[in-house]
Amino acid sequence: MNILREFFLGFVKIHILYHAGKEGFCGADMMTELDRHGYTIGPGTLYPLLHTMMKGGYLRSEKKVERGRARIYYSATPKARIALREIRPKINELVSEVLE
Amino acid sequence: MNILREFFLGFVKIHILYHAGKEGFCGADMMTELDRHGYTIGPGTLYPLLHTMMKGGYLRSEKKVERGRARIYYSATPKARIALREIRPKINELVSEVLE
DNA sequence: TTTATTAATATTGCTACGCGATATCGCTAC
DNA sequence: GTAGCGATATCGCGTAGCAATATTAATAAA
Repeated sequence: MNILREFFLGFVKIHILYHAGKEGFCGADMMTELDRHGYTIGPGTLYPLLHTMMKGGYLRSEKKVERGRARIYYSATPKARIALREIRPKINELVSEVLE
Repeated sequence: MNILREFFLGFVKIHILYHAGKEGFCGADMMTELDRHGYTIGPGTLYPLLHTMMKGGYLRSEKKVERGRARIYYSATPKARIALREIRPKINELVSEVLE
C-alpha cells in the first residue's frame, strides 16, 4: 500500500479535467506532464481512463496530425467545466485541513 | 464514474493519517468525521482499510471500553508521521496547480 | 442468569479499477 | 508497399471499493 500513490491516482482525473480545460492535450502529453510532477502513469492506465471520461461526457476528442504522428487531442466539455468548478472548493476543504 | 468521489477515496488514507496523528480515533468516529465533510464511507470500506494500514505499519490499535461499548482506538505510528510529513508538500504541489 | 438490545467491528462476494505487458494503428520516408 | 516509429488500444490478472451480512461485546430487561 503506497498512500501517496493512491492519492495521486485519485487526483489524476481532476488533473486531466484541469488541463483539458486550459488547452487540448493528447495522451502522450499527459503522461509527460505527470512525469514532470514525479509520477508515472502507464498507457494501460491512462487510455482506458480517457475513454471512460469521454463516455462520462467530460471529454471530447479530435484527431490531428502533428510532426508526422497521428494524435488524439482531448478537451473539456461544458460538463467538465461545471464539474471542476464544483469540485474545487471541496478539494480545498479536504486538503486545507491536512496541510494546515 | 464520480470524479469527486474517487478523489475523496484517494484522500481518505491521508485524512486518516492526519487524524490518527492528532488524537486516537475509532472507526465509528472516523465515519462521523467524514460525514461532516459530506462524504459517506461504509464500514465495509473503512475497516478493511484500517487493517491494511495497520499491516503497513501506519497505525497501531488499542482496545477500550467507553460508555458501555467496546471500541478500538487507532493512533499514528512514527512511520505514519514521517509519511505524512513527506506527503504534504507533494499534495500541495499537485493541488495548488488545479486550485490556482 | 438467560435473553434482548444496541453499537462497534469484521467478513463476504461481486464488480470495477490499476496497470504491466502486449498488440494494433497511422503516418512518413525510403 | 513496406519498414520503422510513436501514439493509441486492449488483455489478463491482482486488488480495492462497498453494500449486505455476520459477528462481537457490553449492558439492560425479564
